Amino acid sequence: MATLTTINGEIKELCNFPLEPELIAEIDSSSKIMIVERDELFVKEGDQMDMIPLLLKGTVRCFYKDYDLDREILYYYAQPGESCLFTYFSMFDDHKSKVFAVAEKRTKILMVPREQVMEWHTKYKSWNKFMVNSYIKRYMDLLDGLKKAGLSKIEDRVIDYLDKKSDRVRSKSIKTTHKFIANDLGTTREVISRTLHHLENKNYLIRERGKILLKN
Amino acid sequence: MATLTTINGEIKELCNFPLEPELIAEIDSSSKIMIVERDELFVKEGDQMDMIPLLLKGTVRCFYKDYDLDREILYYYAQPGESCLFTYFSMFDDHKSKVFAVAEKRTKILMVPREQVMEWHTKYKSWNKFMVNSYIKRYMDLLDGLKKAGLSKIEDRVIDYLDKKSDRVRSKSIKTTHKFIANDLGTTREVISRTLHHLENKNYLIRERGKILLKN
DNA sequence: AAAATTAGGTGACTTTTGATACAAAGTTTT
DNA sequence: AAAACTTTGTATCAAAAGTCACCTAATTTT
Repeated sequence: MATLTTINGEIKELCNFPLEPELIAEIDSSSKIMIVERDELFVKEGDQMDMIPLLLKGTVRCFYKDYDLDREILYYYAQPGESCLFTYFSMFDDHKSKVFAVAEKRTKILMVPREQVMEWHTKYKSWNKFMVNSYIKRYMDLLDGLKKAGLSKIEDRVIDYLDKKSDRVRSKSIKTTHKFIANDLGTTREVISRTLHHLENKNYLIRERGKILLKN
Repeated sequence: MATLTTINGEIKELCNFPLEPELIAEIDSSSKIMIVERDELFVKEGDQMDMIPLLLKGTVRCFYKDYDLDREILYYYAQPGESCLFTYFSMFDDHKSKVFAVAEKRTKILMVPREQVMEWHTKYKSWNKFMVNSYIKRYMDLLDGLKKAGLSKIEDRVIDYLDKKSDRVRSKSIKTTHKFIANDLGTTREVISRTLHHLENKNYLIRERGKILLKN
């Protein structure tokens, strides 16, 4: 279960440019740190969002459930220094999450009360810059995904997917299943199995049960 | 050629919630209105962006040129009350446009100096809200595009494309060519011709040279 | 240990899309 | 009006991806 601890100066990890000391003090006094374990579902669709999560360490898989198609659609993997964009968006309408969020590994999250997130925008230039940068990054990522989806064949998309995952987990050994990859890429298990087989023949990786080892 | 005129209270058209009177006064004194004619290319890749365009009337087609693939990739159609998001993004790095922008029809644009756009974020709550809403809309559109690209066949994508275009031009009669649609959807002319033929058989539209008439 | 569940393998088939090639009709330029 | 260009029609072929069916192997539960 997720645990909440108080914060003690860990905010420096938050972003790569200086934050106003006053802002840091405000974060310190108003925000909490939450630790989420691997595979823990910590935001569900419909959850009332009174705090906006900002990633300090770890990765979060953000997805949406399409009830018509009875499928999960991957939105993005949030990384340290990023906010959960969708939760942030929810502040502008009904304060309810439109997405599910699951930790890909043990993850440390800064929880900032909604009111402050809004207030700080006009109060601190650095906060505004941080949020906008976060937004730009997400937008560009999405655009990249769109281009890849439209222009590449699955083989390339699988390679791209595995490379990114390998970067996130900082390992050439990826623990996952064919079904899971298929879900993230919006295709079927058979297609992924076939593709991974080809990639093994091309000496790009080694398949094991529940695991993929990237070569190179 | 684009013309610049001074502004006189047209800012109300800008967005659907009230703006601070001080902000309106600032817009009035610092911004200019530009009229762009149909099919006019008014932002080129690499252009120095000292002013951020905000659409008042009309539509702008925003695209990027992939020199590797020698193809244009459609990013979005900007509508009244929206900023040209990519131009805005450019403020955060080298101030150069990464995109091309062409008016889809006669378009009225508010040009706001870069410095003010940044300053107003922290100065006026309504401005911040306006810009963030603009992001959200763009992001959601993109997401929609991604879902469509991944889950639908071209027939559905063509229908969606034509419906949206019809909304924008406020007419069931759409002036366009098969080649143009193919470009926007990232496919080839033949595929679009074939698809439109099917859609005509299904009584969804009527094909004419350089024109498509939507039924229903 | 037997049964059930989960992960993965693979062949055969279908659908969709893209590529190629050429024809024909409509428009614009000369 | 002839020539050149643009737009559209269409047939054929190939490749890629999704579907179906059924099988094997590993792992977990009972």
